[in-house]
This record gives sequence, structure tokens and C-alpha cells, in this order.
Amino acid sequence: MVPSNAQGLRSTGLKVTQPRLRILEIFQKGVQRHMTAEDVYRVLLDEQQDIGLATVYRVLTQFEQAGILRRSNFESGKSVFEINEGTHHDHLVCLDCGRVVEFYDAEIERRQKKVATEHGFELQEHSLALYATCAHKDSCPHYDKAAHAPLGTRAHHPG
Amino acid sequence: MVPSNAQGLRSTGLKVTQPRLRILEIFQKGVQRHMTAEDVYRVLLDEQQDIGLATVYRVLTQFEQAGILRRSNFESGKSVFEINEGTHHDHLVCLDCGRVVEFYDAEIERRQKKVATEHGFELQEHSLALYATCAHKDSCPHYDKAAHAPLGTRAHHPG
DNA sequence: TTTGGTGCAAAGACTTTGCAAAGGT
DNA sequence: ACCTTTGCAAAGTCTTTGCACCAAA
Repeated sequence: MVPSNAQGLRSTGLKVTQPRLRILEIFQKGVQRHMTAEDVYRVLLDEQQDIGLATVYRVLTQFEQAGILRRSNFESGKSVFEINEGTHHDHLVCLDCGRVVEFYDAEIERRQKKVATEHGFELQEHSLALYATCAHKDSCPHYDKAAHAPLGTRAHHPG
Repeated sequence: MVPSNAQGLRSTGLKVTQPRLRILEIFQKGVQRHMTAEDVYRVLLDEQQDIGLATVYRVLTQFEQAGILRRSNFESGKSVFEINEGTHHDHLVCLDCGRVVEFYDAEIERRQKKVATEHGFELQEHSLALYATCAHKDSCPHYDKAAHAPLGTRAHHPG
């Protein structure tokens, strides 16, 4: 049997509170896999939940520390959170529509470790994000959504 | 013959001003290859240069757009700039002392492109940073520098 | 009850911007 | 002289924190 969210929270030492349950549910519902604090806050507002933005930030950070969520920073200046399923992956971000694709490449992982070792280091973690455009914009089902800027309004492009 | 900085600036359409020349020199001198806006500002202060922090930010951004500098964001929340020598590389950041090592791995580059292509994208750019610790702290000549205090005393730690 | 969590507003860190004065060509 | 750039301070964006009140255990 799958443990309830309440149980899951308790096991991390966090008290089971409304804000924490609601926020966890939002991520589990999977409406949007990658969300900023503000994305979460907006959903809560829509749900008429009386939860402050500061609490959202606090809970997201706690969830990250508890291993429930994973934080990524891309180049947007905002932190993006997603459910941590234990399986590591990196991200490919579409510059046209903001869509985020997850990928895992064993060879890349291997080479990263090798690079660190060769330089006398012990690899602890890494952050890899690919920024790309749709190769076939005409047929891209997401391309039109560009105007709605799903992942962040700011056109703060990398590099 | 190597073009002067003044010529270089002119060729980008930027006027040749004291702040721009000074900042360009700082990067060329190579005292510190990777610098934040504040790092640059601190050097200018040391040099008794009367250049405002806002100007530093503006110039760094202009230089980035002109292709003179490259910006990286790592996970620090601050932008880090370095001279853009045209040769692409990624970064390995030491979690102990903050040292930044540059590396280039053709295979990683290749796989990144492949990943994007396989997902129907055209890779535009990427950001890859490895975070590692010294494998041999005792013999690491940089380890003691751990207390690398920037400028502003951002002494804010959780209670 | 006791401990920790929450909301709000204010503060903090980094960066950008408005505007009048100064500077480059 | 013209138009850009600068310095300063104020504003902006994302995030954290102080504190009084509230809720979970």
C-alpha cells in the first residue's frame, strides 16, 4: 500500500499541516511538472487556499531538503521545483515555448565523473540544462503557446 | 598586430569610455578569471576608480552582448563573467574553495547535441556546471582559501 | 499544552532603471 | 554640438526573515 502524504510528511519529521499537504498534492496532481514558487502560489490562490507566498517558499525549501522535491535553477533567475522520483535526470528547455523535457544520458554522466576525477576532484553534483528550439516549429504542438510563456515571462535567455 | 582595447570597443559600436576600458583591462589582466559584478566593482574601488556599481552592471551586460565576455550563473544566484575567448568550455566548481576549473569534453558536447536532436529540438546552447570537492584536501593549495569573502557582508544565516 | 508552523509585512541580495550631469567623437 | 554614458538613488524581482498568532501532536 502506498503511504499517505500525511505519513510521508511525518516520516521526514515535518508536521502534517494544510499548506504542506496542499502543496504536495499540487505536485502530485502533475498539472505542471516543473513549477516555481509563484506557480504554486497561483494554484493555491485559484483553489481559494489562504496560504502565503512566504509559506510556499518555506515549504518548497523544506521539501527539497527532505528529498521530496528537486530544485533546478536553469538560467531564469527563478528556482523551479519538481517531484523527486529518485531517478536522476537533466533538462532540455525549449526556448520557443518554455517546455521542459527530461533526459538521462549515461555516457554524459560517466564523462562528467571522469572529468572531475581527472582534475583531482570528487564529483558531488552537477547541473546541466540544454536550451534548444523546436526543429519543426510548424508541427510543434507547443509552439503557439510561446505567447503564454508557461515557464516564466522574463525573456532572460542564457549565454 | 593585436587591436587595442579602444579599437576593439569601437568595433562593437560601443563608445570608448574610461569605465569600459578599465573593466576590460581588469578581465584581461587576469587577476581573477571569473568575476561577479561586485568582484569587478571591488577592484575598481581598490584602483580608486570612481565608477558606480550600476555602471559595472551595464558594462558587463554590454560586453556580454558584444561577445567580449561570457556570463555563467552557476547556482550562486550571482552572475559570473569571464573573457570570451571563443573556445567553448564548461565549468567545474570546487565546493570547498570556490575555485573554478574549465574543461571541454567533446563527447559530452556530442551527446548533448544528440539528445536534443532525438527529442526533436535543435540545440542552441547549454549550461553545464560540475560541483565537486577536492579529492585530496591536504595537498590542495586552495583549500585554505575557503573563506573567500566577497565584498558586501551578506551575513545572513538561518537561525 | 507545548512545540512548531503560518501570514503578513519588512528586509535582504542581486540587478535594473530614471534622470540630470559628464563625457566621447 | 550631439548623442551616449555615467553616477546616484530609487525601484524591481525573487527570496528570506521577524514576529505575533494559530494549529498539530
